[in-house]
Amino acid sequence: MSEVAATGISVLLVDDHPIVRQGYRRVLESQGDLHVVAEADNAADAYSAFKAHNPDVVLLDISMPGASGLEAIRNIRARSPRARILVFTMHNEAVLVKAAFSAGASGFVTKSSEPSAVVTAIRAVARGERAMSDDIAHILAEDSLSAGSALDQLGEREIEILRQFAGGATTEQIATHLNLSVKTVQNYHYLIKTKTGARTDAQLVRLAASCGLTRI
Amino acid sequence: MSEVAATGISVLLVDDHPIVRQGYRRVLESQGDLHVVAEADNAADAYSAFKAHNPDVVLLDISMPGASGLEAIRNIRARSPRARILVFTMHNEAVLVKAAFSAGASGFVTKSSEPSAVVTAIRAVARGERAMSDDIAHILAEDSLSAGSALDQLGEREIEILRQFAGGATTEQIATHLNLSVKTVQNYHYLIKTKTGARTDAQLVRLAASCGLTRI
DNA sequence: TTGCAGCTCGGGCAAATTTCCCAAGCAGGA
DNA sequence: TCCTGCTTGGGAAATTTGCCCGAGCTGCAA
Repeated sequence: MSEVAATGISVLLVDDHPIVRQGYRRVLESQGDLHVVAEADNAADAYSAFKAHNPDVVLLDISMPGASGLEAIRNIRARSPRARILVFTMHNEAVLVKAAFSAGASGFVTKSSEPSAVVTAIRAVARGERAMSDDIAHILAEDSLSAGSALDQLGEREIEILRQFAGGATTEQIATHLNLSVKTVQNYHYLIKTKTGARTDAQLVRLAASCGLTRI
Repeated sequence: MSEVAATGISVLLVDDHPIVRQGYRRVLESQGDLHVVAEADNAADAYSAFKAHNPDVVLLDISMPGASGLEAIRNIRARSPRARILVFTMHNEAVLVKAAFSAGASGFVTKSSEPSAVVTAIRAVARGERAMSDDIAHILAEDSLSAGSALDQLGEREIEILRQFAGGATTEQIATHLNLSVKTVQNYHYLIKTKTGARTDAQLVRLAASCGLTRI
C-alpha cells in the first residue's frame, strides 16, 4: 500500500500554518522511521495530496479556516476507506473528538501532548490501531459512555432548531417560525445540549458550524 | 545585554503546546544565528524564564489559555523595558495587533507567514526594529481606513472574554482563567452584547468568528 | 493641581431563562 | 400488541440575564 512501507511510515502533514508544518516535519523526520512525503494547508489540497502520495498516515489539524477539517476526513475516507487519519489539534471538546472519530479518524491527539506521544500515536495509527492522547481518553470517558456522532443522535426537529439557533435566532423567533411554544423550544435547546455534550451555547454554535449545519 | 550577543541571537520560546515549541526550536536553530535558550508554556513561567536568561528576543504565542498573552507582554516590559517581544500567533485581528503593540510588543507575525519571514522578523526585532508580517501590515493599513468593526468598541478585557466565551468556555472557566468573579464575567458578557448589538450568544459567537477572534 | 473620561471590577435585585423532571399523543417496528 | 422514540408542553428549583449602581485606577487635558 505505502510507497515506503519497507523503510518506514510515510506521513502527509495538513496544517494551515507553514512554520508549524515545518516544525512538525523536523520533529517527525528526526525519528528516523517517519517520513513526511507531502504537506497541505487546506482540505482540498489535503485530498489531492493524499491521492498523489498515498501516505500511511495523514496528520491533520482540524482547526483550519474555510472547509471544516471534518469534511476533509470524510472526503479522504469516502474515496480511500483504508486511509489512516490522525487528528491533531489544540481543541479538546468531546463533541469534536466524537465528530472526528465518526467522520472516520483513526486517532485524536491534542497539541498539549508531548512530542513523543504524538510520534507514538502516528506509529499506532499506521499499524491500523486506534490512538488517542491521555487527555482525550479522559475527556471521552468522562463525557459520556454513549456512542454515536454528535449530530447523528438528533432528530429532525432538533436539527432544525439547532440550525436556527446557531444561525442567531432567538428562542421566540424559533418558536414563531416553527409554530411551537417557547417552552418547547427551550426544552429542545436543553435536549440538544445534553445529547451533543455541549456545555455552553457557544459550543453548540461551533458544533453546528463544524458539521456544516450553519455557515459563519 | 545578551549572553550570546557576539555569536547570535538568543530566543525565549513561549507557547503552550510542547510539540509546537519543539518544532519551532528546530526551525530556529537550523538558522545558525538563532539559539533557543529557554522555553515556557505560560505567562508566569515566561517572565521567570526571561529574568533567568535575559534573551535577545521573546517569541510569544498569545493564544495561550489562562492569563492573556498581553499581560505577559506588559509583565516583561514593565520590569525590562529593553525587552524585545515578537508576538507570534494565528490570530490576525486588527484590534489584537494594536493591543499587542500598545502593550509593548516589538513585532507581530502570524503563523500563516513563511518560516523565513518569521526568522527575518526575529532578526529585525533583535536589532531593535519594529517588525510585522505582510498580512498584518495589510490588515492594519486597511483597518486604519475603515470605519471600524464591531470589535473596535470593545476594550482589551472585553475582547479577551469574548474570545474565551466564543471558544466555548463557561462563565466559571473564564472567571478562573482570568482570576475574576463570576459576576464580573457575567457583567462583561452583558456589556459585550450591548456594545456589539448581539441579541443572543450565538450571534456573539458568529461575530467573534467573522472578525477572526475565534475559529470554528 | 483639579477634574473629567474611560476602563476594570463587582454588588444587588427583579425578570427571564435554564435545568431537569414529568406526562401524553402519535408513529413505526418487532 | 407492546415497546420505542419523536414531538409537544407543564412545573419548579436553580441559575443567568438585564440593568442599575459605586469604587478604584489611569491617562489626559485644562
